[in-house]
Amino acid sequence: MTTSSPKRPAARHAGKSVPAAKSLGGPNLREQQKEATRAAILQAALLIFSEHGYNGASTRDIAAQAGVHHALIKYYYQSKDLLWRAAVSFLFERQTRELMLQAPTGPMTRAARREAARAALRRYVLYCARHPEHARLMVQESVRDSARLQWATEHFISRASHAAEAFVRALQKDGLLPPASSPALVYIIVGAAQSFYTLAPEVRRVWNLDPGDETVMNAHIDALLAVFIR
Amino acid sequence: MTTSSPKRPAARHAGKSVPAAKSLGGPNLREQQKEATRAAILQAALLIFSEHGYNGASTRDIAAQAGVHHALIKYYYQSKDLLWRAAVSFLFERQTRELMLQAPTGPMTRAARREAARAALRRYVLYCARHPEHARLMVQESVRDSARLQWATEHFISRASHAAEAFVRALQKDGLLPPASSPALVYIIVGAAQSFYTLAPEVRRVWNLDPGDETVMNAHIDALLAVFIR
DNA sequence: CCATTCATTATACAGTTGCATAATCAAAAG
DNA sequence: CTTTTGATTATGCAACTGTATAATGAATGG
Repeated sequence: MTTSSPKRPAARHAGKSVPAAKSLGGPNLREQQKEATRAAILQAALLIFSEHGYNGASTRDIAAQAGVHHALIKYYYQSKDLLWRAAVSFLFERQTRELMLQAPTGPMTRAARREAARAALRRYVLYCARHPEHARLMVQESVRDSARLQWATEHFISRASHAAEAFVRALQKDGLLPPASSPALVYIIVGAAQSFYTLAPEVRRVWNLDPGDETVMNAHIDALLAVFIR
Repeated sequence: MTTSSPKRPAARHAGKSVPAAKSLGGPNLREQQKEATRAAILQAALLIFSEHGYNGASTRDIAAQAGVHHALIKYYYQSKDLLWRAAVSFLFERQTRELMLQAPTGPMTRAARREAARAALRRYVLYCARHPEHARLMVQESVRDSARLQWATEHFISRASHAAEAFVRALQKDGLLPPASSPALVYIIVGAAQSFYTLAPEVRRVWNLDPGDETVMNAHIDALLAVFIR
């Protein structure tokens, strides 16, 4: 772990003084630092867990990525397992916050519902592109059964999956998706939307394309919509 | 690693005698055992690597899964890295062997080419269903850049990806796929085909469905073909 | 039958792992 | 300023890691 993090662990104590914003309505200076450290560890955990999987990630690597002493992981999150759960909770709460796919209610023409479906799918792809670590982390856990997968399923995956299925069924009722198995269609659509960004390192090596690039991303979205929303 | 393997390490030496088939045209009894051990290690490596990723898999777990002493991994494969490469080589060689998607040559009606495309896609899904460890292992390596991903790309992934792109372009020429970015379409189709089987443990928990079941699999294939080959 | 070969096992070792506890030291409170 | 609090660091430990080397013992070739 040679990558340096914006916040070095020594910097805080090495600095002559840290007056900072105390009058800024903010509470304790100490409280702010505490939350910053907590957040830095969580972000580092997202990165390392998503790239190496639970067993492949070490708490010392996560601490180094966060620019923090490894003992702070126990201090803030108690154990590697609880840190992982905090990371997963963050991912799904952010997803519902940024997506909150409300079903297109009220009276709409079929054309309007079609456009709403296209917009919803586009928004989902944008989420996958902006936060590839979400799908990366979950895929690594879902390739084998484990207590962690059970926990994630009970707390988040089931709810999200059934919401996605409701979305698929709505499209089917409008003839926008073929009348096939809806769980199968969920995995078809989600897999089609995620893989381009989850496997971005491979895409870069094989095609010399950056899925994060806006032009490339729009081409992917166009292809996806052309295939799915007929 | 508590799962017991069919071949226990002690069994071979504990047995009173192993007459076995010597006259069966087979060479040495010893040579046979050697190849059996070698193969057992490789199969165990496929399973463990695909479920835990390179860093998350331990050579001792692989040896235990194979029912073999862990020192034999060095004896047969020299190092963990070389064992991983042998596993990847096995996967891609099996894929070309079982798939070898020859382009539908010769004069064919468009309807015949459409049926050939559907058959090819069905065969690919069947491969994904029968050998989910292939996609699992590769996904775990492709979510981050590494020397291993570089090696796999240069030796196998590039070739396979460009073959898939040629397949996509052929379908586009027939109007069977929309005229969108062909690399994007490759990842859309591959992701759509793989995820249902790669994430089988999650599918079982969330939907109480077994992607390995023939009925479930046929429903998935039908959905996939309905979406892609119009 | 014996000597040899070599697949397998036993053991060792340095580096890493998650986790725990004590020491430190700056900020907060008085 | 002094004391107290608590965020951070230093250190330790047992288990595990990949890898290396020596010991073992059964099949092989004579």
